[in-house]
Amino acid sequence: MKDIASKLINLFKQGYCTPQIARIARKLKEPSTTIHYNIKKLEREGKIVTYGAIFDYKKIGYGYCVYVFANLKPEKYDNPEEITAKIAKDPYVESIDICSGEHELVLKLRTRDVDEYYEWVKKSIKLYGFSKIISLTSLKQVKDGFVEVGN
Amino acid sequence: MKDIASKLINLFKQGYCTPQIARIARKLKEPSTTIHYNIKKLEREGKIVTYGAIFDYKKIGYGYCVYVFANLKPEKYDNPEEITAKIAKDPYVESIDICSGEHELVLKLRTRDVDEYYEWVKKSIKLYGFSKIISLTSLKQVKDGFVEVGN
DNA sequence: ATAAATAATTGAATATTATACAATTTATGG
DNA sequence: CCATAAATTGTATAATATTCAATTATTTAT
Repeated sequence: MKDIASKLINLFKQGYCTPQIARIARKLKEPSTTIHYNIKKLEREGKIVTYGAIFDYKKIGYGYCVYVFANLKPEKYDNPEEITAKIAKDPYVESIDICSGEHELVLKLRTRDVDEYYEWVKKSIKLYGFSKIISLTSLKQVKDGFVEVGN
Repeated sequence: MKDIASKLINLFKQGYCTPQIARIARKLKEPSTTIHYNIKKLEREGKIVTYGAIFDYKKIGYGYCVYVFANLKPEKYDNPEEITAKIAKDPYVESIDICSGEHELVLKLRTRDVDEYYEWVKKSIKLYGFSKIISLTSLKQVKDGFVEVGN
């Protein structure tokens, strides 16, 4: 056993996918060269960042999902991007938004279970310099990345 | 002008992408048939739902992003899934989670601008039967779908 | 512990698809 | 209205996915 599956999942989080030009051409009833040209243009313009997979996280053993609302320590207030750049490297963090309102940061986290989440919290408070965090645990993921996820 | 670009963007939200088997095979130093077999297995098991694009939403004219926390009217309390199934069809809604805690629903919304968001709010309160909503506007999207988005 | 059954890996052959290129058409700015 | 750039398209080619049969590894039952 080589456990290729988990390697694939990691690759598909970062990309390693590509558009199906022929299929799109059939669907839109346009020549595949036209589709090809337009896709390359979208990529060139930076409108499309990459292509990746959409997972059923429960099935791949990452069923524990939490929204984390974090506040920074006052001394870090002036430059949130310094911290978010660091958080962005965290493999458990699916998304990061710098927001207006009560909490400066909104993170979406995916871990295997509560235990792993708890470990993350302990580590992060220290590592990222949060003054306070509030969390909201997902009981059921209905839609993700514009796709309905049937659990 | 046929405006193929916007059609492509819509298709890539739902899928119309596919893994790059040859590239993955080179990367992992495994035969492409082995990679192919393992990917098909992941798909068969439902672990991979589909493949799609990751966008720079600002560049495609959907730069306004809001997290919406909604509460249901008490009479809808017992069956949130009835409403979320309906919300899932909403093209402005990127993700839906049924959560524990103060708010039953967490939505991630993407609209062109504040105006479009305001129209959505007015429509949704009525249409989806929210008793109350709180929102958090994203000022900067740092990471999305496990990918760093450089604005 | 061993045989039988099932699952995973692999290479060779084929079918399908993406890409490069040149030509044509369409849009744009002075 | 002309000149220039951008977009569309068909043909040819290169690259890729997929099928299939065979081999190897793993699991299950006795």
